[in-house]
Amino acid sequence: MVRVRFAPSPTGYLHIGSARTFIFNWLFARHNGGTMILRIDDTDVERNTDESLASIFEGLRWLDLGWDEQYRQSERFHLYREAAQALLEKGFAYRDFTPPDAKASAEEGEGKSGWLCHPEMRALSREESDRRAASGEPFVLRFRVPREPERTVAFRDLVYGEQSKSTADIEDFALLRSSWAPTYHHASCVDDADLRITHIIRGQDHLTNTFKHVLLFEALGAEMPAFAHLPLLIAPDGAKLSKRRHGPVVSVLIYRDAGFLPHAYVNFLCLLGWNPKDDREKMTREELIEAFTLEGVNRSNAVVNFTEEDPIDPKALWLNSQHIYSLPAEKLAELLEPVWRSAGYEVSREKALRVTPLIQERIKTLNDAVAVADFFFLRELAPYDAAELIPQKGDRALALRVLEKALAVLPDGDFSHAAIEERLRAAASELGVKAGQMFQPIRVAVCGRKNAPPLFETLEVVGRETCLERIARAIELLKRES
RNA sequence: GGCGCUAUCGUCUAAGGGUUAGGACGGAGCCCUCUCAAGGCUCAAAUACGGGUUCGAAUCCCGUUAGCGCUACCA
Repeated sequence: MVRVRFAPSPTGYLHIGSARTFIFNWLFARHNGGTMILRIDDTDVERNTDESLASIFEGLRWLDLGWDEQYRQSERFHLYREAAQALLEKGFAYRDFTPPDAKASAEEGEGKSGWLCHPEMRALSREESDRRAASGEPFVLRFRVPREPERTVAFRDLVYGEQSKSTADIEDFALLRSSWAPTYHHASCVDDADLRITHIIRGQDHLTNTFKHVLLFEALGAEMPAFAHLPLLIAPDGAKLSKRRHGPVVSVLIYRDAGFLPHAYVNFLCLLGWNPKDDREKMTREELIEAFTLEGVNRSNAVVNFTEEDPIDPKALWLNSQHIYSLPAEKLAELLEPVWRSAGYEVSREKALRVTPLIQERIKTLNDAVAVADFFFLRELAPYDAAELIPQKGDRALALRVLEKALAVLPDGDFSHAAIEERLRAAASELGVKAGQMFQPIRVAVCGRKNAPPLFETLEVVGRETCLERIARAIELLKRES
């Protein structure tokens, strides 16, 4: 039974790279019929904030993937202490009484020689160690990395292949701080063992930490999980994505706020560092689950393409438009309604349903619908330049003739788009003007701009009364300007 | 500094000894067309560098360079 976990620590919002790690874990679990676990790694009391925790949940909820079990490390401290105690008993760990500032200065003095361990502390007898601890002297508990004989720690990463490192290059890392709070390494391994995690899928920044974890799992007597490290997501400047350097673009929430479909965003993130081994790009959630394997994960870091002017990756935008396009119109309308409403438009269910098909292939984000569809909802058109009313290769007089003809021909008869087209085309040939010259002034009069959805469908949805009003107003405008 | 990882068009990537090095986004152009979009077609655009191994290297090996990661009582 596959069990995987996503283990964020609440020290910031949900980072785009973390989101991808979550998604890959989730996909792996679903593909294998396994269990997805969310574990909040909040062992660093100093840096954790409730605000950050809330924002991580907000991001995760928006992704709309879900998880099966949930844990919080701050509620499991007893586990880490018990494990630490056992490690100490068995000689896998030792107390280091060196004060924190003394260590720093020692390192400076000795250059690089002091980083591995403190031989005196490692060699402290159990009796003296116990005595000093009992007397209340603060210490950190360190893992006793096997030194003599020096040996090689090895594991096979499911993405990066065989990995090995000499214990001579692994330092005696801390397990417990002087506050008795566990460090990341300790809490993480104890939990992974306790929760029977079968596959640890996480960022490549943990690849070298894994040697320590292998040692810890062995000492804990735990079954060794499989490891799979993921290439990192980096900024266009090649640096690690950070809030400090790159601003809020590293948060998943800006994609939500920009009007992304969560499915499209998930799709985009999947294509960063993974591919289905065929040419598919736009994939549904089901297709992703079906196609996802660790073999498809590659090894080099991927750039999230954004600029200072535009925080959204162009490929993400394109994928979003593809997902919007393949949504059933009723579903899209449902999503668009609140967007329009919050822009201050008066929108009924029925109106939303009629407008949506006209703009569906013209929006890349949900938010685009505000600007693209304004004239369907606004009673009064935003002011526009009268010159826009004048068609290509035409003049003001032609525009006036066209609009007056439209005003004559539109009030009677069927107002369906087919009937409108028929009448307008007939009117154009009567006038002896090209169809385009006929349609353009009407489009601008009704929509307030040159670029809009197909004219006849648009007129139909806008409605006869409003169309006539707007055309009349355009005529006034033209006359006033001349 | 030490240790580890990585290197194909601007970006995401395919090809894992034999291909005119393929696709996608973005860019340019053309077609379609009532405008815009969508769609179709075309073009420009890459194997970091140097050595090996081999009949043959983007692919395997070594070195160089560059980038990233770890080297905390952060995670």
